[in-house]
Amino acid sequence: MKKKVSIKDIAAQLNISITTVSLILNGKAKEVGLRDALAEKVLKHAEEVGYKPNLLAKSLRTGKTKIICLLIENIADPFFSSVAAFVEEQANLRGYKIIYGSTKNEPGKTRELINLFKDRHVDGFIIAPSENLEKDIKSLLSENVPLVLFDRFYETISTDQVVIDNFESAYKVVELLIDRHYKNIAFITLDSSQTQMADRLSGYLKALNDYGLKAQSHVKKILYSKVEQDAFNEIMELVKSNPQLDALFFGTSYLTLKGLEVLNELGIAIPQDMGVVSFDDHAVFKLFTPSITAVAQPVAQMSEQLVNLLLEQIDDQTSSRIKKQIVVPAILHVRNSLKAK
Amino acid sequence: MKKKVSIKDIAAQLNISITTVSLILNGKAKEVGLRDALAEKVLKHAEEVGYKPNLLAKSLRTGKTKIICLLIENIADPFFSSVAAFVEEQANLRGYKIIYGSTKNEPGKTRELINLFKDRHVDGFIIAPSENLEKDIKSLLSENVPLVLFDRFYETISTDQVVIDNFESAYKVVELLIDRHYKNIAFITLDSSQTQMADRLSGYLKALNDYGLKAQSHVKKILYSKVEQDAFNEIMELVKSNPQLDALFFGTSYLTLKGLEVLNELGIAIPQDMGVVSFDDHAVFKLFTPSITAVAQPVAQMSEQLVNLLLEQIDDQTSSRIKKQIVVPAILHVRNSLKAK
DNA sequence: AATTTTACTTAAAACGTTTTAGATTACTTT
DNA sequence: AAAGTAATCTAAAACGTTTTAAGTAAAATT
Repeated sequence: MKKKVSIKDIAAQLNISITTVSLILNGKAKEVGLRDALAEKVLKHAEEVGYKPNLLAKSLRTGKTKIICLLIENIADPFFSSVAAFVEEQANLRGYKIIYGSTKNEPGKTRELINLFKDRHVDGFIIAPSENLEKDIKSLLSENVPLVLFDRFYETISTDQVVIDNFESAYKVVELLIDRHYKNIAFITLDSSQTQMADRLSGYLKALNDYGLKAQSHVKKILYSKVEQDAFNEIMELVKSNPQLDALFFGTSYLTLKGLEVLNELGIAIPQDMGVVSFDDHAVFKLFTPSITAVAQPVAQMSEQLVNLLLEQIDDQTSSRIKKQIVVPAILHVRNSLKAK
Repeated sequence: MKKKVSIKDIAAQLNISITTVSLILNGKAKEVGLRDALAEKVLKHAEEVGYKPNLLAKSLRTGKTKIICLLIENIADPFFSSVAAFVEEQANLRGYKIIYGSTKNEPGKTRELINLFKDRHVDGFIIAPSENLEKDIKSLLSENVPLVLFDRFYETISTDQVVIDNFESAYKVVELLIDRHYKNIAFITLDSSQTQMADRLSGYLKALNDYGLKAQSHVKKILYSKVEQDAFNEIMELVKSNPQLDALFFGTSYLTLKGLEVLNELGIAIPQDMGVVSFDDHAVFKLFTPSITAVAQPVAQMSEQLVNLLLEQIDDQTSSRIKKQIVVPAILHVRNSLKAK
């Protein structure tokens, strides 16, 4: 109803200059030496007329939007949506809002989103990068755009980043499986060269190797874009044609869900006939019968680090700032999808 | 690296006016009668120098940001995150971006978010409103801010809204339970007067009444803010102190998860000793053993309607436009958490 | 030859801020 | 009395657009 009041209106109403009003509203009264009485008068008046600064104008002038862009695979994925929730909380606490985009893990889509949000002058990016995005990330860095990668990163680029210890976690999972007397462990993962998947695979292979089970390795790779469509069938095929398998280690939680469907359908008993471990925990894994053993990412902690790193960059735009690589340890939740020792 | 080029730069480089450049870049060349040759020249030059309009300036001038604000309970909740994913997709398709906020279902937080995003000049709101937000919604409406409610609404306010048929769906669930020979059906729900919960409760009570089971009704209400903390214990208490209960109907999926934990812990067999139905489906319900019967909201369809309604409003800001109330039918997925007929 | 029309083009205001570089007045100090 | 110094305040530019209301020159009409 009532039209918005601007600084100009206030200045006119109080018969003072726009500059004075702006200075006072920005708390610079003391600093530049304006009378306390005047400052109070302006503040009071602004309050009364319900002054709300036009943030677009402010942003245009200052170049800051107080908006952070979060680029993730898919907001409907439980891992990413919980990252989003924590990042939102941390950002809000520090005066920032979140705008997000789902990349579907496609370089083209991601690139497009980056450009769109750059055009919108977001103050910084938190990105779970897809493959083949090196050039784009480099270009952002060269433009000094604040930026933190998470979940995966690029060996060839020095960025601020927050990831978990994928290699070690996968290694430990395999050790655990071996300890529980599983010998033929398959690894079902994404067909992806992204660091997080590569490291999980390496951890799996190294452990098998170290324990003399190299010959029994079995790796099934599924394209991210084909998971919904093909994963069920591919896992079915894997299990059927390799009756010697006694454990399945899944590279992501959505693959685990597909795998559980398969085992269900085949009537294969967990943990007797097949041990199951999931990389990435899921709210319901502890509710399954049997409950599912999983590697959990400490999402709250990661999110806090992400926002910290990004705001550090935003506050210190000098290119001399040293990039930080943070590795947080994942947590292995041992549940009933494994035989007892 | 290279600084951004503006319309002003292009005008200077080509020795023409800013107006001309702007007109051409906005495709109004024909309309105002600029020479084709000139238009082409400008377009070509803009392309070459990599001109990107400053969207902040554009928004300041036009008052449009092409950003939609999505206010939901919690982005980490599977129902809301999947709405977010679909809304994002639909919005993107039509040139809009999404900025979101988690209300935690708290009026204070919601109010704050609305104001913050209004200050940011979002073009419209899609809101799952908390209780006690009538005044705020009314105030938005009176300011002619484009707005669609979903999941719940206010009886006392005429808004555009998209909801499911909560009453009918709940009624049908109870009918189904009765048909499967359950007689002592408890309804575990939120302690909330929001329409979606009120309607589910009414459906439950009406069905019991219609089938002569009024005396056996059992309603347990849990505060939204206390779900994480208390739900498990409260449900445990309910089940323990009412041994006659033979079915549990949960008002939301997160309550169902808590309930399943309880039944698990107590070793109560589903569906023999206890039938279970969930309002709101969950990606994993079909994977549980037994799989869980649930009322699924057609999220894709709802999201599309939401974006449609909002853009209709944005494109037709006349206050004469008639508000639309859309009710989409929910889908009952009957699974193994119920005895056979 | 004067007037009107047509075909193009643009100056300048406006959106609402922040900030630089003074301006003004009054009070001290020499 | 002149000069310096505080103490307050502000004019105007700038951020990068869009859009209103004209302006200009050439061609067409009288």
